Amino acid sequence: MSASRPTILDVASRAGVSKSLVSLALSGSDKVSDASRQRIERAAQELGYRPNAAARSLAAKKSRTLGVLVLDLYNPVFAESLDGVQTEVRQHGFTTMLVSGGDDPALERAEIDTLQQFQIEGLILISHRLTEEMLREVAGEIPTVTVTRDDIAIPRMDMVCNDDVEGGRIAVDHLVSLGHRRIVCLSGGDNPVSHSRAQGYLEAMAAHGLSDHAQIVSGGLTDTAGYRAAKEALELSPTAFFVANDIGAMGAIAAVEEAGFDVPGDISVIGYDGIRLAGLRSVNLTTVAQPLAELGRLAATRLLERLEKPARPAHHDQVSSQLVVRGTTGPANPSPTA
Amino acid sequence: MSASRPTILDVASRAGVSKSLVSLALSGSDKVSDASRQRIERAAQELGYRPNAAARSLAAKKSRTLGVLVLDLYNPVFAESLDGVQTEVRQHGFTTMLVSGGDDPALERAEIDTLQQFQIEGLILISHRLTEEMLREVAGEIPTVTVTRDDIAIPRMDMVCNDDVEGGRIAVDHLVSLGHRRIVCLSGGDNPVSHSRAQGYLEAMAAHGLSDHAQIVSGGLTDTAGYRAAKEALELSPTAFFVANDIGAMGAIAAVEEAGFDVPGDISVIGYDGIRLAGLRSVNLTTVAQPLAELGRLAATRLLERLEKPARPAHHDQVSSQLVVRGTTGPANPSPTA
DNA sequence: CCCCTTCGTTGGAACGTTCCAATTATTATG
DNA sequence: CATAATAATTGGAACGTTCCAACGAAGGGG
Repeated sequence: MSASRPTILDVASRAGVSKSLVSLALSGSDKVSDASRQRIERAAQELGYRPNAAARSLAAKKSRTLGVLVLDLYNPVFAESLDGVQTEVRQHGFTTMLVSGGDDPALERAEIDTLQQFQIEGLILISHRLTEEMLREVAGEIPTVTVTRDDIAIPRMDMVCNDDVEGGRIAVDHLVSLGHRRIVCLSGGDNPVSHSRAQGYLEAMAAHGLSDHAQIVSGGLTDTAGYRAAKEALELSPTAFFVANDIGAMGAIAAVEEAGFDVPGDISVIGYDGIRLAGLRSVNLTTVAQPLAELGRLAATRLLERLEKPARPAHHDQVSSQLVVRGTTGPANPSPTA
Repeated sequence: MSASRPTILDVASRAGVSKSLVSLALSGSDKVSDASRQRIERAAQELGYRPNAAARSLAAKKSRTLGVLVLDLYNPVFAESLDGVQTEVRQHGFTTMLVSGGDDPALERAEIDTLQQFQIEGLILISHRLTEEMLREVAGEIPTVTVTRDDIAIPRMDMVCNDDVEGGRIAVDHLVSLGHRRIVCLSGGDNPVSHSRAQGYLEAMAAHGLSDHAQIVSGGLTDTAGYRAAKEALELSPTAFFVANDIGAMGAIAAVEEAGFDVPGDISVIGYDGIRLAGLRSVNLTTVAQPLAELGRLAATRLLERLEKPARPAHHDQVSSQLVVRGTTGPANPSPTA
């Protein structure tokens, strides 16, 4: 029934030229006469011709395809960066193949393997759980850029990160400017990102002469972790919480309100990441917003640059976050417990 | 420096056999002696051989790859279905290529084009904005399954949907069982999904003899749309809102609280979709939950079945939603305005 | 001991493209 | 008008795999 898809030969014969000329014309070469070009384009159009990417990639020895691994598609942080990657990549005529590793190192490695089978020319890791060994192996075989993680440096591997230390300082500065002193940091647990944010917190507290009040309660990056950490931290009678991420901050708010306090009347809460969700009316969370799409865009740029100059030294970009004041932070209440 | 990637010929010569035997062995044929198989596997291992998917797809005339288009990656509804798709597809040895159309029909069409260049064998549309004409064209060229939209039926195209009418009834039944009568539906606007949900609302209101109280306020599927619609609907002095989706419900809650009412003390709010977000402690939204991952899994199953039997008649699956009671619905307050 | 079958293995064609060197058509130059 | 230069076009090799028909080597039956 449906004859199989038309090939370049079908287009060639319909246009009355050779396959080579069709190839030339469709790739936009300038050494094709206007007359031929038009006939070829019409023939292709009429046949509904679509070049076979597999054949192209095989013959040209390049796939014009980049691989993207995201740690977890549910996480809005990654989804938003992904968008930045795709816009930039598309503009340069590349295609992107997306996989997600579902938080499992072995699966992540397997997914990267699949990407490699498709002859991707470069790889963007929007966070990952690979072991250092795996990462070295991958980065050794293929130009790689990591986004959001900068704990493992590898010679030719570019990294694009948010300046989490600065972000921590921004959060504290904001709270201090509102008169808060007893600011507790609800950290995201044992990972490089959370460490840096806590580090920024400590530095800023010191800078404001509040080292005595600096307290870090370790939690995690989930709603529940934020809730538990906040519950524990309430015993320290704080006037404000700096939480390591937005989702955790939402959990923390639930704990604060459940304990009978008002946010921000009694206790202010500031999050980190700037996911869209935080901007919803009923959430309305003050946060330190990473430029997520920009992070992705920059990663794509760096990768494309590296494809041009494979040997250049690694770039380590750090982009700044921006304070977004919404409804969960306010002037310090001297005695919130009252 | 790094010699280019090893090919099947490198493996063959290292194992001392022909390329054909390597191909056979690696594809798991049973007509390869154990001795040869072992030598081949070791050689492949040692060389770090990875088959070239482009060459394979070209030679075998099948790509073992399915395309997935999601309307919008930010939308948690789609991300969760996607997960179901991927798990199922992977189990059958297929790879998936993901694209998103960013809510623009022309871009969507272009992305599908890209997928076709990669010789995908089938296509899953997790919602879409294609025109009927575009959809017919695509579905005519390649086995296609749509998820979440069932307004356009095409002979060989399978569809997997939530039963939105039933879902609307479930929401109303729940509210009525709590004593609510003045239940207003904040509809998601002019799209098939929202229509069905509103339809279910009307049917259930009628079934409970509440047709006189049935009122639909048309909004949209965003936070802001829910907020506006709720604001308008408050004039109808309702005791409960059924909102067409979870995000909209969050907007509605903001409007209700802003007007000085308590949720659920004065007014109950129920959403639709069952996104993870709704389960966050500080959101805690009662909702009609679609089995999102199941939807995706089923779509993948149907597609794989069709690849086996291309000519079989179209399957139209409807899966049931489930009520998830959380904190935004409660007993009716006879005079919420008081 | 020869022939037939079975098993394991092989070389070559094919897949649809790109790229290059070679060829032909066209225009410019003296 | 001949020739050189340039523009346009072409055929064939190559890319790395799968698939198929065909091969040699064992093994079994007569």
